Amino acid sequence: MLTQKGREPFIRMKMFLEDDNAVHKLVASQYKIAPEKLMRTGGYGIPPPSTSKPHHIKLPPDLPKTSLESPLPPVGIPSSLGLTLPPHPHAYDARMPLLDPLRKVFPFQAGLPSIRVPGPVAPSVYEMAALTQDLDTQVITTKIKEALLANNIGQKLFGEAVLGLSQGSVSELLSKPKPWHMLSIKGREPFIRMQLWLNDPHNVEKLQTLKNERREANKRRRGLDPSAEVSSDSHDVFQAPSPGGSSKKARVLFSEEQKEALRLAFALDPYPNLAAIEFLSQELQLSTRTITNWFHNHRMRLKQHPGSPDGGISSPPRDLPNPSQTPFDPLHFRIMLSQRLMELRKEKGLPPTLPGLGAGLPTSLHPGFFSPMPPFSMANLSISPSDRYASGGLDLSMKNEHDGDDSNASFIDDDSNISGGMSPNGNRSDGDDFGDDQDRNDSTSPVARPSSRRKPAAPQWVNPSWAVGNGEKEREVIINGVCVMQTDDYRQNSEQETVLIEPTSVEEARRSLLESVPTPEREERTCTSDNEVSTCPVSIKEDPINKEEDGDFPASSSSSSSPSKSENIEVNGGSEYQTEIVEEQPKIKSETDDA
DNA sequence: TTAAAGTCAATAAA
DNA sequence: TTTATTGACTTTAA
Repeated sequence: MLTQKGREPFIRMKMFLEDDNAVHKLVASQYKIAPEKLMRTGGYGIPPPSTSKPHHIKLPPDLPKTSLESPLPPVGIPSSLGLTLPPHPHAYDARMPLLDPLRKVFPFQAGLPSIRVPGPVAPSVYEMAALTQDLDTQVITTKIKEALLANNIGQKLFGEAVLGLSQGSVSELLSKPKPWHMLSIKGREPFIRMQLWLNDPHNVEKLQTLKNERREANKRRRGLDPSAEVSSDSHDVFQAPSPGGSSKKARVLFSEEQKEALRLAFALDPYPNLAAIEFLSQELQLSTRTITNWFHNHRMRLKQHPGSPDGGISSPPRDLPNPSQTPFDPLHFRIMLSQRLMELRKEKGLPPTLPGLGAGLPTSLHPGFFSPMPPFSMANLSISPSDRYASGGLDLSMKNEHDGDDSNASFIDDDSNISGGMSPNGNRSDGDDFGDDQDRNDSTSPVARPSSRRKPAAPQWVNPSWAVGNGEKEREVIINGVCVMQTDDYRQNSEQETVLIEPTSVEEARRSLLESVPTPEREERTCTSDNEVSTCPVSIKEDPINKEEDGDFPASSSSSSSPSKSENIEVNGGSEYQTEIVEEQPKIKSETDDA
């Protein structure tokens, strides 16, 4: 009945059905994950047994029931297993948590003979993280916190045993959970583990047992060696071994002045170029590495918690210009900082003496910091002051509308896109050194170099369709008790709010500064920028995260609306879970898959 | 090469 | 003692 061409689709379907990994490849392709990555653990890297059954992802019947009965320290996969799992950053490693739910599936235990798991086996946590479309991280962490509190379980124990993370990481996760859509797959893993732990009816029991075991072990240790450290921290058998030894540089403790200076520099330019970093390094008597680390960390933390009142850019000195408008300018920086430090002194009840000109020079700052002529001489830049300020100063040109299209970008992202200032035609001027005109005016400047500042990467969307908002309605399926859901693209619902920053304080502050530093270029700059300030209020897009943290967090729907399409997947022992089959056209990269 | 993301672990704060 | 903060670091991706 069918022509050769008409048969083709059916042949393809047959091939699809016969391919044990077809569904997996499809899913991987949907998430733009290399299939070999998605197939990294959980047996997908293992050659499938000679079963011609259609694709099944098997979960252990007792996946939530973690295997406490073999409380061995986390181990890697012994080579004796003879498995050739593809190398992967998230492959089972030494940091696999003690109570990993998948230990039942992969009973890899040091020194034990390998146990070949028959047939295709459970998806790894990584895979579940990749396949889970929505989880309410806030709800999960709240539940976890309640459980830990109610049962007197510490973050340390929980982190090491359940999540495979250190106490600090657990604290961060529990107190400031990032919304699911902001997390990369790896970042989602702990939440999957938390959910699995919550699903486990014996979860607390197991941790209590573990706790007692630790206590006993400590007691024994103390008995054997009374001088030994009592804390479980030092001889923690469960502690993940530090990879590659502990050659970590000791932490630098910043002084208040240094912190303030860094915050100010960040506010002026969140993406300082090498010259700016070196300048800061000299000024603050810190290594350039430390400066870059600080900027990296600060960008990250601000992005994660833009509303936090931790004194970051979220609460910069009131008299700061919009960070997006001012490329780093040493002189500007110094003036602003001296003003800020004086303010701080005032707040602390200290005499607001201009430090450096008398008493009170911050010891953590460069001795020449407040000298009338900055050690970082503008002459070195080989540009005239007026050139520097002509466009290198406050550029209040309005943001390109296209920049605002990326509603997922954080406040910093948006700002950073134009933080080097915008050229009049709307293009970003990439002269990165201390002012946009430097490079233009002096290509031989020692600090002139091609821009390395790039647009910060968007969050690693696990499902690319979310990034554009396909408006699919809420659907939910459950994998092993983990809520697997796709909600509406709530970004569409959360309108981008615009906050108008009144320029008054900046203007006033600058005026007061200018009075104390009356230079021709300052006057010129003031004239320009003030005019613009008065007519062009700066707009800052509010980060959607803020809204979420303020309670607009997308609630996880526990209502069981049936998925539009789903595939029942057999679980070891007969129970089933469902995984969603994507409606949209997945792009299959067969070459890649085959590889 | 750079920056994002995630994490560790030292230290501070509660 | 536990939890929160944060500088340093590693891995990954662009």
